[in-house]
Amino acid sequence: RSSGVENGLTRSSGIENGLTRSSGIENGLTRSSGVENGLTRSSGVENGLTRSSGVENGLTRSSGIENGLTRSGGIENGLTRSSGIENGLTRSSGIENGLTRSSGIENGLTRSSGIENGLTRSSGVENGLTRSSGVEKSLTRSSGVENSLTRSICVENSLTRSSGVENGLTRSICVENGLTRSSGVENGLTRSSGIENGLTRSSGIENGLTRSSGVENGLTRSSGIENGLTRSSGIENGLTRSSGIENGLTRSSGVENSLTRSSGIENGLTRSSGIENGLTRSSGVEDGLTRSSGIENGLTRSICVENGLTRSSGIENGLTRSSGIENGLTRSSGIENGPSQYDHSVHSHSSTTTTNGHNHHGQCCAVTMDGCGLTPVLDYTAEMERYRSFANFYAKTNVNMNAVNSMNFPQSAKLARITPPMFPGGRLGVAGVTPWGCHDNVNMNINAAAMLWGRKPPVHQATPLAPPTTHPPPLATHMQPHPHRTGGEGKQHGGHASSSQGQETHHHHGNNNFLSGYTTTDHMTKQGHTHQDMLSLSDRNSSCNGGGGANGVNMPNFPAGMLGLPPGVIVMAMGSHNGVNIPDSSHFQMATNHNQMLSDCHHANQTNSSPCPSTSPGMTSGGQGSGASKRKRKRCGVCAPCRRLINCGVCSACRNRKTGHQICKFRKCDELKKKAGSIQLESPPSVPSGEAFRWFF
DNA sequence: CGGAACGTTGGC
DNA sequence: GCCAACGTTCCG
Ligand SMILES: [Zn+2]
Ligand SMILES: [Zn+2]
Repeated sequence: RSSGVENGLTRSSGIENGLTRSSGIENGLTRSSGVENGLTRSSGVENGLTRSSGVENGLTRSSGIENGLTRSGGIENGLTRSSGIENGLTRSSGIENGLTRSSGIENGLTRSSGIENGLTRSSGVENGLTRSSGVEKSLTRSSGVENSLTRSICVENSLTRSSGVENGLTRSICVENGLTRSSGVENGLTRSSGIENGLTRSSGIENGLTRSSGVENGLTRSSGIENGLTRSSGIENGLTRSSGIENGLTRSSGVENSLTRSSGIENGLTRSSGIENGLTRSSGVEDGLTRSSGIENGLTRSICVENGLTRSSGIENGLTRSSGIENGLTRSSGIENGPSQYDHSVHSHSSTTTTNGHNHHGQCCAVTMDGCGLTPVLDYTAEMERYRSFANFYAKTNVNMNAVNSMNFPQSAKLARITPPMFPGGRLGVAGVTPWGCHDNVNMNINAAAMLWGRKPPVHQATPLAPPTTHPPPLATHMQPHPHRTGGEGKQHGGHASSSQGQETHHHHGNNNFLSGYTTTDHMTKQGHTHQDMLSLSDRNSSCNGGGGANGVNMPNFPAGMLGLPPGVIVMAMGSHNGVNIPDSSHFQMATNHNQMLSDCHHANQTNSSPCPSTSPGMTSGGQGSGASKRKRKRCGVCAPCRRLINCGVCSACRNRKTGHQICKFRKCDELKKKAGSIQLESPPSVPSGEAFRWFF
């Protein structure tokens, strides 16, 4: 060794282990420097710890053992960082923006953790999405931006919730009792929506009253308890009606032709009452004759058409009389002083008019009054007429829409049932993307389609309760006589042309048009059979009899979430078959697993990443394609379109599915759009699949 | 076997 | 390039 004084400092240099080292005391500390592996390093003991510093890659770093862990610190990008191996994981910590953060790779994912606002958070990129997780208020939350929306996930009371701002409104989604519910504040009111019994409903407190609204049988209805009475209101046939049970009688009231009327069934007779021209009148069908009774000029009178003749009967001066035009002559008959004159006429009238016998003049009046005058009743035929017109209206509307923009609101849908296996990493709720929301230019006036965040019963429950479409009466045909598809290319598809519409009207197959199917078929059917479905305005679920069930009113309960589903995995389930009011007849449908709609992406990732076209089984004979993918590619399952679970029902693909054999435009995998061949650069679209079905919007 | 959906082609 | 159809592949 050679020692001497250099720059005032005593140093000793020599060769140790083949390496030339120089040691000395600097600033009171003994240090030894030398060249190791081409790098000049200086080591010494600082604060009891042996450290070695040097310049690596242009950066001055100092390494040593601290607390048993070897760490290396230095300044990188102006920031002092210290890295080392902790628990087998290489981590680097430093102060960034005043906050101490530690980053490292965990499970293949680079994560950075630190304390922000007093809360320890860890952020990183997962499945292409940057997420930050931490514990807030004792709840572990993970937030990130998904589909442009910032969402935060957490588990509360064993329920996985995902909250975020959607359309300016903060909403929180979660699965409760197997049902996915989304809650948030809308217009200052806290509402919670979800699918119950197959129907999408939204409940909340309005004006102090808890109300629940949803679409039932295509009609938006809102029900709640008002003044102790459960009432359900909604718009039917363009008219706002409110129904409920009053005094044991189910009544429905609404404004018709600007007149408020209330109808219901009394004593087995449907009557409708309301105020017309300032006079309260009650009409209904009695003994086959439509009668309208009310008080005119202080006298209770009842008019009806009998044998083509309009007659008006009532009590005048204590005498029951019936007047009308007979053979061009206005005549009035009645009983005066004893035996009846024109007995027949009077008879018939009074008998029909009054509940019981006739001749009981005064009393008759009273009875009539009480019975009909004030109590609202419904005119059966009138009612029927309404339905009839409605049917027409609907039919027209339908046609119209078809002509204009395809159709308006697809209402039925099949739900996607995603099986657990599909979510490899799916820790969180899954969901489909509605066709109406988003950027899609789909009609917005869609009745919330039934999207079911619930598990579908394991069994398919085929043809459960005679689905509505099951018995499409001839009427259906009436409405849509022929499949008027643009071109008459009903080539090979035999019989009923290929026209999707045509079929829709008949079958309840895959993509049918709700409107045509439901409307014409269902409604008309009802009309024909006078099914109370149309009349019943109240709680359908309960009121409906078996027949009602036929219309899919009742839903199987979705034993959601109990199979091996990862907590929070939101499964969409449903299916027209399950009787949701949503008929199976619509283009609008959700991907169901049982029908393979989604099955493709099962192996999506793998398959995708490892095309392995090796075999190319039974390739198309006309193999003019050179090399490129011959194998049928599969949807990636993770892109936005793939994550969508429901067919919009309005795009060309949906409309022409029968002939087009194409997946809904909005569901067409981005990857597949890429014209087979193009290699996937950067982030392989095939991110962990679970991701694919993670979010709704 | 049937439903879903990818690939391909011909027409515009 | 877009779209309707059709052939064909997958898959339950
Ligand atoms: Zn579509
Ligand atoms: Zn995709």
